[in-house]
Amino acid sequence: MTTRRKTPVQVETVEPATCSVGLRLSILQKVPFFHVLTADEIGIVNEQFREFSFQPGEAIYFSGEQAAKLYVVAAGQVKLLRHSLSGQDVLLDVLQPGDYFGSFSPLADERYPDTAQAHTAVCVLSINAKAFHTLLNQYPSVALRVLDITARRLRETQEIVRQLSTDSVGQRIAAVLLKLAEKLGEVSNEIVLIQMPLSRVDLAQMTGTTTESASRIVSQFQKEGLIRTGRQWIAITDRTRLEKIAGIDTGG
Amino acid sequence: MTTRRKTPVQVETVEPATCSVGLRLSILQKVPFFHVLTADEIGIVNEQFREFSFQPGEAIYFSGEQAAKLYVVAAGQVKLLRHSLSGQDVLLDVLQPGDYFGSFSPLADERYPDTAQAHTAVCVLSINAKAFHTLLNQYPSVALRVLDITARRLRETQEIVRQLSTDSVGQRIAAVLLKLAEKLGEVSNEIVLIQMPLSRVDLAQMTGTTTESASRIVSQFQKEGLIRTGRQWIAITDRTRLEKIAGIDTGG
DNA sequence: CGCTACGTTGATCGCACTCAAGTATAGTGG
DNA sequence: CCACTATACTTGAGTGCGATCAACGTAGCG
Repeated sequence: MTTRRKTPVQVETVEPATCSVGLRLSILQKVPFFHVLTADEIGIVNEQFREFSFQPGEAIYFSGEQAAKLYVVAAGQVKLLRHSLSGQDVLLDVLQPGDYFGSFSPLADERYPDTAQAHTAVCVLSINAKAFHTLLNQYPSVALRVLDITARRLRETQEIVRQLSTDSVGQRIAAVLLKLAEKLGEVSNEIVLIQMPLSRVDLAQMTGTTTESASRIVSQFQKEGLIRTGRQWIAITDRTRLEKIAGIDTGG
Repeated sequence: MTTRRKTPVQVETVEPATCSVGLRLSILQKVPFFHVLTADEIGIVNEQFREFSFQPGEAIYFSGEQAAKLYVVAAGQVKLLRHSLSGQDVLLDVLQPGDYFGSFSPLADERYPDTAQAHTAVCVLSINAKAFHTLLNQYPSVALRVLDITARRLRETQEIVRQLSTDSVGQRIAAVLLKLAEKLGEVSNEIVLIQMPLSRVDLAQMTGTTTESASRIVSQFQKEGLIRTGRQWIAITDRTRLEKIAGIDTGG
């Protein structure tokens, strides 16, 4: 089945089967913080989860809503967004299968500070926040894994603060491309394709700039032979030089 | 003893006694995540800690060093900084007594991503990272409190990312002043003094701008009657208008 | 009293935003 | 298969916010 596609990005369609009850167990086993549990324990945990699927662009929850659930990505990708009063959205993170989001700290009466939106077609598992809290009490090793991952996310977010405070748009875009390639890179013929639909808007929202500026930088990078790009996709062809830019700005 | 001072900020000198062994126990009791422990348990935990004091400007640890310890602020204030290759520093957080920093997630072989620096004279308690990890395993309720606080910090840091991505320098400075006033505000005669040494450099490093821009904004705010300010101190005189500038929904 | 660090203010420059018009691509239905 | 449409993307011209460079004022401290 080698149909001629323009985009090299695999848009995995989430069939109903992917989101079925039967496969939930195998998905939960892959979740980092349940990895420490035995098969029997996961079986018990599994009963607490419900599954839902969303189409690209659909909101899983909105910022401001009562934070009542913890979610786990089973398949597809989920965007975490913060909104500004001015109307601009900031893309905080793109979550992969196995990643959790929503209400994961045992705080009562909180609201979601961000909006979770399906980036591709997704299947998510959800558990009541209180039930998750009980679970953390029951399995301390799980709580430590959750702490571990949350601490890592904090450090990564602090690094983004540093970049926004001190780096140029070009540096930030180079950095985000390298980070995405690290996470989703698909190597073939010396080039690294970022395996996700990635528009100029996405890129702009991730780096605190405008679509136009993101477009200009991306075009420039391509002209310089650092990347190859098309509609909704980017592949890195010269990682070393891109790393140099991300670290030390060439100035223009 | 009302001596005439130019700065209204109380520069609390940390006497040797403040950092003595005898007072450690009472300090640990005030640490949020040990609050759940009994007096006996705290006594045991206490033996694992050592105390150190630092003068303003001294580094407690440098970024890049092996992350071997968890620290708790006992007295004074600690700055968390990230450095850029360009030489600019970003001020991520100003920690208060009871706040923890350093290596608090049970990751092995990590390095500090930031530098911890004494902002005022400080006394800190430290514990070996592995010993702290053991402690978290021993007292799951403590681990949940740590997770709770870490998750809150993550949300706060994400909010800073949003601000840096979408807000103007003026908005960001207004927001940081309100946040500091919330945390350290000392009310007297309708005005709220931020109880910490706060220079234009600090303000600039917190909001991703330059000293000159920070100075211009602060001068402007004073001219408009929103704040009163002097060398190393700022007091808020018109919170409502400042909130409007910051873009916070007052809800009324 | 100087010295030093902090702070202010002015002039100028440039990066990135804004506004605007246009091109290319994927998907859709005839 | 091709026209048609919607969406993604590009590119240009002009502007402005905030950085940079520079000089000076001011508070605190020994």
